Amino acid sequence: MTPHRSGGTGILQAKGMSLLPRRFYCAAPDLVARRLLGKILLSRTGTSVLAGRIVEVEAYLGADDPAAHAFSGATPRNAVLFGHPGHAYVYFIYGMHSCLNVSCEPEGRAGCVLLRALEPLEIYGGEPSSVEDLSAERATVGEKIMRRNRGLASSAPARMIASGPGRLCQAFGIARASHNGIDLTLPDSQLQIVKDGFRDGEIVTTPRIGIRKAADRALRFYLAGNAFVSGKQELPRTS
DNA sequence: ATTACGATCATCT
DNA sequence: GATGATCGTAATC
Repeated sequence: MTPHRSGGTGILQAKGMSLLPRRFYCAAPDLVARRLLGKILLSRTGTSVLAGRIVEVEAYLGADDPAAHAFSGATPRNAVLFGHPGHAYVYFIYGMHSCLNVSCEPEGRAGCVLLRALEPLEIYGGEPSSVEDLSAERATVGEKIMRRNRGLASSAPARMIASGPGRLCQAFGIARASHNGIDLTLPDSQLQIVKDGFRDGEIVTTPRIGIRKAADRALRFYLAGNAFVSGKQELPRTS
Protein backbone atom coordinates (compact mmCIF):
# COMPACT_ATOMS: atom_id res chain seq x y z
CA MET A 1 0.00 0.00 0.00
CA THR A 2 1.75 3.13 -1.18
CA PRO A 3 -0.37 6.15 -0.22
CA HIS A 4 1.16 8.54 -2.76
CA ARG A 5 0.13 6.20 -5.54
CA SER A 6 -3.42 5.68 -4.37
CA GLY A 7 -5.43 5.42 -7.53
CA GLY A 8 -8.68 6.94 -6.36
CA THR A 9 -10.34 9.24 -3.91
CA GLY A 10 -9.12 8.63 -0.40
CA ILE A 11 -10.84 8.84 2.95
CA LEU A 12 -9.27 11.17 5.44
CA GLN A 13 -9.63 11.28 9.20
CA ALA A 14 -10.09 14.75 10.62
CA LYS A 15 -8.30 13.56 13.73
CA GLY A 16 -4.54 13.56 13.40
CA MET A 17 -4.45 16.60 11.15
CA SER A 18 -2.68 19.72 12.34
CA LEU A 19 -2.76 23.26 10.97
CA LEU A 20 0.48 24.51 9.45
CA PRO A 21 1.83 27.44 11.49
CA ARG A 22 3.03 30.80 10.17
CA ARG A 23 6.69 29.80 10.41
CA PHE A 24 6.09 27.01 7.88
CA TYR A 25 5.66 29.69 5.22
CA CYS A 26 8.44 32.02 6.41
CA ALA A 27 11.08 30.68 4.04
CA ALA A 28 12.18 30.76 0.41
CA PRO A 29 9.42 29.79 -2.07
CA ASP A 30 11.25 26.80 -3.51
CA LEU A 31 11.68 25.34 -0.02
CA VAL A 32 8.07 26.02 0.95
CA ALA A 33 6.93 24.56 -2.37
CA ARG A 34 8.66 21.25 -1.73
CA ARG A 35 7.37 21.15 1.84
CA LEU A 36 3.78 21.77 0.70
CA LEU A 37 3.74 18.61 -1.40
CA GLY A 38 1.70 15.96 0.42
CA LYS A 39 -0.06 18.50 2.65
CA ILE A 40 -3.85 18.98 2.51
CA LEU A 41 -5.79 22.04 1.37
CA LEU A 42 -9.06 22.45 3.29
CA SER A 43 -11.97 24.69 2.39
CA ARG A 44 -14.46 24.85 5.22
CA THR A 45 -17.82 26.45 4.55
CA GLY A 46 -20.88 26.41 6.76
CA THR A 47 -22.13 23.09 5.51
CA SER A 48 -19.24 21.29 3.90
CA VAL A 49 -15.53 20.57 4.00
CA LEU A 50 -13.64 20.19 0.75
CA ALA A 51 -10.18 18.64 0.88
CA GLY A 52 -7.40 17.82 -1.54
CA ARG A 53 -3.85 16.55 -1.21
CA ILE A 54 -1.33 18.90 -2.79
CA VAL A 55 0.52 16.92 -5.48
CA GLU A 56 1.94 19.64 -7.77
CA VAL A 57 3.26 23.16 -7.06
CA GLU A 58 5.39 25.92 -8.56
CA ALA A 59 7.60 28.45 -6.77
CA TYR A 60 7.56 32.12 -7.77
CA LEU A 61 10.25 34.31 -6.28
CA GLY A 62 10.44 38.07 -5.89
CA ALA A 63 12.69 40.71 -7.44
CA ASP A 64 14.97 38.20 -9.19
CA ASP A 65 12.23 36.19 -10.93
CA PRO A 66 10.94 37.81 -14.15
CA ALA A 67 8.08 35.30 -14.32
CA ALA A 68 6.69 36.35 -10.93
CA HIS A 69 3.87 38.83 -10.48
CA ALA A 70 5.96 40.51 -7.80
CA PHE A 71 8.88 41.10 -10.16
CA SER A 72 7.99 44.73 -10.96
CA GLY A 73 7.14 45.71 -7.41
CA ALA A 74 3.97 45.98 -5.38
CA THR A 75 0.66 46.89 -7.02
CA PRO A 76 -2.92 46.65 -5.73
CA ARG A 77 -3.21 43.29 -7.45
CA ASN A 78 -0.17 41.63 -5.90
CA ALA A 79 -0.10 43.41 -2.53
CA VAL A 80 -0.67 40.16 -0.62
CA LEU A 81 2.70 38.86 -1.83
CA PHE A 82 4.50 41.61 0.08
CA GLY A 83 2.61 41.03 3.33
CA HIS A 84 2.92 38.38 6.02
CA PRO A 85 3.54 34.79 4.95
CA GLY A 86 0.78 32.19 4.99
CA HIS A 87 -1.86 34.17 3.13
CA ALA A 88 -3.84 33.30 0.01
CA TYR A 89 -2.93 35.22 -3.15
CA VAL A 90 -5.68 34.63 -5.71
CA TYR A 91 -5.55 36.13 -9.19
CA PHE A 92 -7.71 35.90 -12.27
CA ILE A 93 -6.17 35.00 -15.63
CA TYR A 94 -7.07 34.38 -19.27
CA GLY A 95 -10.46 35.89 -18.70
CA MET A 96 -11.72 32.65 -17.18
CA HIS A 97 -9.59 31.12 -14.49
CA SER A 98 -8.61 31.77 -10.91
CA CYS A 99 -5.29 30.59 -9.51
CA LEU A 100 -4.42 30.05 -5.84
CA ASN A 101 -1.02 30.88 -4.38
CA VAL A 102 0.33 30.83 -0.83
CA SER A 103 2.52 33.75 0.19
CA CYS A 104 5.85 33.05 1.81
CA GLU A 105 8.99 34.89 2.96
CA PRO A 106 8.82 37.42 5.84
CA GLU A 107 6.81 40.64 5.50
CA GLY A 108 8.34 42.98 2.92
CA ARG A 109 9.80 40.17 0.83
CA ALA A 110 7.65 38.83 -2.00
CA GLY A 111 7.42 35.17 -2.92
CA CYS A 112 4.74 32.54 -3.25
CA VAL A 113 3.85 29.00 -4.20
CA LEU A 114 1.26 28.31 -6.91
CA LEU A 115 -0.90 25.26 -6.20
CA ARG A 116 -1.18 23.42 -9.53
CA ALA A 117 -2.91 20.13 -8.73
CA LEU A 118 -4.75 18.36 -5.93
CA GLU A 119 -5.80 14.79 -5.34
CA PRO A 120 -9.44 15.00 -4.18
CA LEU A 121 -10.01 13.65 -0.67
CA GLU A 122 -12.99 13.10 1.59
CA ILE A 123 -12.93 14.38 5.14
CA TYR A 124 -14.50 12.22 7.77
CA GLY A 125 -15.09 14.23 10.92
CA GLY A 126 -15.52 11.66 13.67
CA GLU A 127 -14.78 8.05 14.41
CA PRO A 128 -16.49 5.90 11.78
CA SER A 129 -19.08 3.68 13.41
CA SER A 130 -18.87 1.14 10.64
CA VAL A 131 -17.29 0.41 7.31
CA GLU A 132 -20.61 1.19 5.65
CA ASP A 133 -20.53 4.61 7.23
CA LEU A 134 -17.34 5.42 5.36
CA SER A 135 -18.11 3.86 2.04
CA ALA A 136 -21.60 5.21 1.49
CA GLU A 137 -23.17 8.62 1.18
CA ARG A 138 -21.12 10.58 3.69
CA ALA A 139 -17.85 9.58 2.13
CA THR A 140 -18.66 10.91 -1.32
CA VAL A 141 -20.16 14.29 -0.49
CA GLY A 142 -16.94 16.23 -0.97
CA GLU A 143 -16.26 14.83 -4.41
CA LYS A 144 -19.87 15.39 -5.42
CA ILE A 145 -19.59 19.06 -4.55
CA MET A 146 -16.29 19.39 -6.41
CA ARG A 147 -17.72 17.71 -9.50
CA ARG A 148 -20.76 19.95 -9.38
CA ASN A 149 -18.55 23.04 -9.07
CA ARG A 150 -16.61 21.86 -12.11
CA GLY A 151 -19.63 20.86 -14.17
CA LEU A 152 -18.32 17.29 -14.43
CA ALA A 153 -20.43 14.17 -14.79
CA SER A 154 -20.02 11.45 -12.18
CA SER A 155 -18.57 9.29 -14.93
CA ALA A 156 -15.71 11.69 -15.63
CA PRO A 157 -12.33 10.54 -14.31
CA ALA A 158 -11.43 11.90 -10.88
CA ARG A 159 -8.25 13.47 -12.21
CA MET A 160 -10.39 15.98 -14.14
CA ILE A 161 -11.52 17.51 -10.84
CA ALA A 162 -8.42 19.39 -9.73
CA SER A 163 -5.45 18.63 -12.00
CA GLY A 164 -4.58 22.19 -12.98
CA PRO A 165 -4.42 25.55 -11.20
CA GLY A 166 -7.69 26.80 -12.71
CA ARG A 167 -9.43 23.49 -12.18
CA LEU A 168 -8.62 23.24 -8.50
CA CYS A 169 -9.91 26.74 -7.86
CA GLN A 170 -13.13 25.98 -9.71
CA ALA A 171 -13.55 22.70 -7.82
CA PHE A 172 -13.11 24.47 -4.47
CA GLY A 173 -15.10 27.56 -5.45
CA ILE A 174 -12.07 29.81 -4.96
CA ALA A 175 -12.08 33.31 -6.52
CA ARG A 176 -10.21 36.54 -5.94
CA ALA A 177 -13.23 38.45 -4.63
CA SER A 178 -14.00 35.88 -1.94
CA HIS A 179 -10.59 34.42 -1.07
CA ASN A 180 -7.72 36.81 -1.83
CA GLY A 181 -5.84 37.75 1.33
CA ILE A 182 -7.24 35.01 3.58
CA ASP A 183 -4.87 34.06 6.41
CA LEU A 184 -4.33 30.32 6.05
CA THR A 185 -2.91 29.87 9.55
CA LEU A 186 -5.94 30.86 11.66
CA PRO A 187 -7.95 28.05 13.34
CA ASP A 188 -11.24 29.51 12.13
CA SER A 189 -10.10 30.37 8.62
CA GLN A 190 -12.20 29.19 5.70
CA LEU A 191 -9.06 28.17 3.82
CA GLN A 192 -6.37 26.16 5.59
CA ILE A 193 -3.48 23.85 4.88
CA VAL A 194 -2.91 20.95 7.26
CA LYS A 195 -0.58 18.00 7.57
CA ASP A 196 -1.52 14.43 8.38
CA GLY A 197 0.65 11.37 8.55
CA PHE A 198 1.33 11.32 4.83
CA ARG A 199 4.93 10.70 3.73
CA ASP A 200 6.01 11.96 0.33
CA GLY A 201 7.67 9.61 -2.09
CA GLU A 202 10.07 10.89 -4.72
CA ILE A 203 9.72 14.54 -5.79
CA VAL A 204 10.22 15.41 -9.47
CA THR A 205 11.59 18.85 -10.44
CA THR A 206 10.90 20.49 -13.82
CA PRO A 207 10.65 23.96 -15.40
CA ARG A 208 7.44 25.86 -14.75
CA ILE A 209 4.44 25.53 -17.06
CA GLY A 210 3.06 28.17 -19.39
CA ILE A 211 5.54 30.97 -18.84
CA ARG A 212 7.88 32.70 -21.28
CA LYS A 213 10.26 34.55 -18.99
CA ALA A 214 12.73 32.59 -16.88
CA ALA A 215 11.38 29.45 -18.54
CA ASP A 216 14.59 27.56 -17.82
CA ARG A 217 14.41 27.72 -14.03
CA ALA A 218 13.45 24.39 -12.44
CA LEU A 219 10.83 25.55 -9.96
CA ARG A 220 7.96 23.13 -10.58
CA PHE A 221 7.67 20.20 -8.20
CA TYR A 222 5.36 17.21 -8.12
CA LEU A 223 4.98 13.82 -6.47
CA ALA A 224 6.45 11.16 -8.74
CA GLY A 225 3.94 8.74 -10.16
CA ASN A 226 0.90 10.55 -8.79
CA ALA A 227 -2.08 10.22 -11.13
CA PHE A 228 -3.48 13.65 -10.22
CA VAL A 229 -0.59 15.77 -11.50
CA SER A 230 -1.59 18.08 -14.38
CA GLY A 231 -0.61 17.52 -17.99
CA LYS A 232 -0.39 14.30 -19.85
CA GLN A 233 0.01 11.11 -17.91
CA GLU A 234 3.43 9.59 -17.57
CA LEU A 235 3.11 6.14 -19.03
CA PRO A 236 4.92 3.39 -17.16
CA ARG A 237 8.07 2.20 -18.90
CA THR A 238 7.61 -1.25 -20.37
CA SER A 239 11.08 -1.89 -21.83
C1' DA B 1 -1.85 11.42 -30.63
C1' DT B 2 -0.58 16.14 -31.05
C1' DT B 3 -1.55 20.97 -32.22
C1' DA B 4 -4.34 25.19 -32.61
C1' DC B 5 -7.47 28.32 -31.19
C1' DG B 6 -11.27 30.83 -28.90
C1' DA B 7 -13.18 32.42 -24.65
C1' DT B 8 -12.83 36.65 -21.83
C1' DC B 9 -10.88 40.35 -18.54
C1' DA B 10 -7.63 42.54 -15.07
C1' DT B 11 -3.54 44.63 -15.42
C1' DC B 12 0.03 47.09 -17.43
C1' DT B 13 2.34 49.66 -21.63
C1' DG C 1 -4.16 47.95 -27.20
C1' DA C 2 -1.55 43.77 -26.01
C1' DT C 3 -0.74 40.09 -22.96
C1' DG C 4 -1.16 36.17 -19.84
C1' DA C 5 1.45 31.30 -13.82
C1' DT C 6 -5.45 28.21 -18.48
C1' DC C 7 -8.83 25.04 -20.17
C1' DG C 8 -11.82 22.72 -23.32
C1' DT C 9 -12.95 21.73 -27.92
C1' DA C 10 -11.96 21.34 -32.71
C1' DA C 11 -8.88 20.35 -36.35
C1' DT C 12 -5.12 17.94 -38.18
C1' DC C 13 -1.54 14.32 -38.52
